[in-house]
Amino acid sequence: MAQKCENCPLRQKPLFQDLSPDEVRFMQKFKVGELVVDPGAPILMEGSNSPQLFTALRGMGIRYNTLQNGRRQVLSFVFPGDFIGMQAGIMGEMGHSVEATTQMTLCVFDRSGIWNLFKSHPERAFDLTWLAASEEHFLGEALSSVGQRSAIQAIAWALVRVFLRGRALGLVRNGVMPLPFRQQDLADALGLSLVHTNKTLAVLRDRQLAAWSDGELQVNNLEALADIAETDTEKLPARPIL
Amino acid sequence: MAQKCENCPLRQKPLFQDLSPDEVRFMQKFKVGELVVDPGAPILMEGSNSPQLFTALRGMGIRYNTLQNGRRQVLSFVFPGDFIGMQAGIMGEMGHSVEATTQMTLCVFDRSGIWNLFKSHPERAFDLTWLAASEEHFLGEALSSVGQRSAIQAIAWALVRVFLRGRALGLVRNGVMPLPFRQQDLADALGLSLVHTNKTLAVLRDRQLAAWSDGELQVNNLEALADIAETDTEKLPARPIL
DNA sequence: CGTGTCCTTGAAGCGCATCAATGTTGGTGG
DNA sequence: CCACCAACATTGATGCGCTTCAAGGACACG
Repeated sequence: MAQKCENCPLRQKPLFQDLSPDEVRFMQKFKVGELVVDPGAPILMEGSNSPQLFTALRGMGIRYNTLQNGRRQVLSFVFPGDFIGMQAGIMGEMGHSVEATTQMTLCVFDRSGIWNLFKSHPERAFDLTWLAASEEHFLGEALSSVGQRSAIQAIAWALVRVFLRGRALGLVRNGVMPLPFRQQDLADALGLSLVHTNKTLAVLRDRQLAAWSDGELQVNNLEALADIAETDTEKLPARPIL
Repeated sequence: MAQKCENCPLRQKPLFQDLSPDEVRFMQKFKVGELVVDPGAPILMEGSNSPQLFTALRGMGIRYNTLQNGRRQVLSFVFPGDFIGMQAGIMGEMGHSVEATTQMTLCVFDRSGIWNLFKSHPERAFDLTWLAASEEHFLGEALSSVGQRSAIQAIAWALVRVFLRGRALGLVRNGVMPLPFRQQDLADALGLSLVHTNKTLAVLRDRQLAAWSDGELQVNNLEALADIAETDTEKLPARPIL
């Protein structure tokens, strides 16, 4: 039973921009179905030219690159509302893979509808470009973290980012939000070893700043965490949703 | 004396896609002038909401982030044909700064014309999105380099990237192309110290793979360089030009 | 010529990776 | 119900790739 765009639960969250009734109708027509995938399932593979694009409706996942030597770079964590498959939709080939971490529900769009979107709904095309520019912005920040921050700074930065996103999505209750990833995922996102990631998380826990275990992240002192990371805690800008 | 889009020297390079006569006319209307900046001049600053967007017509520059602790992450080198100011144009605020390294000539566009582009020229809007997705792709690769490659692999990767781009732009003559950056710039791009970058470049020079000095990059053995980097040397896809 | 910028080289030390082993939990089958 | 196993978290020990510190060389420029 597919979710009607009209009643999409995501659009009510403060993180997302409003849509006009006409835009909602268009998205409903653009949406060809819904897909539920299990934890660990691949959603898109690097190099693939998928005919389908997605928006994460429920659940979380990761985007990652695999190098020839077998090492893995996690590019970002996928949260509800994230658009998946931009590169396939626009350039015809994914530059990274996407995999479900939890069970996920995905809105499915037809890649061939993209061009129609540009032709007949320029405001939606603009939103799509906004998302691409936003991803570029985020990857620039991530690159700065991996390149210039120490391990403890990088981990603090990542936890702040994740927490702000979780808060904007209404996932935080009493300073706790679900974060169903492995320490290895975070290590691969920051270019650190699993061992050092583990020890650094322990430091943050000992300092009573943030504790992440059993798939739950608890942030006790967001400002102190942001101070370590030398980043800010500004409210995230409202983003469009596809 | 501004360059007419009709005679734009960039479009003739193999790297760039063709434009229809109508598209050329539109771009000419969109273009409000030309700007020449000196080496070291700032073009856009992080956080700025510039009313102007640019395409690099001649010369080279760098995009970079500055962190609170004063360290700098170079996100990419700017080559002729690169679009500058995507984030300001789409999201209203730059996520990084852009600075000229050599003297540069920039085509200037009016930010307020962007919306008109989406409304009346969907194929140009698509091209803009293509560029954004392409940047995202590149930053993902860069992140993988900084996060997962050793110093010599990362430097080899960067030199291969730069060389492929230079070749597609017709800048390579006898295996040599201009690369007017400092070693510090490359170090900041890869999250390495200047000293180690210098020593690693010396290794590549000693092995007769690539030599970079006096603003010129000579690549003697592209394949061997790519082997070290564990990357490929595929021809770059033709990109749109704004 | 003095000063600034960039490149180069040597030496010392640390933040991190790697290796190794053990603990914990949940699932599975006999 | 317990033995077993797989996946993940944890902790200690060792060492290396890198950073940092320091000094000097090669230009270019006023």
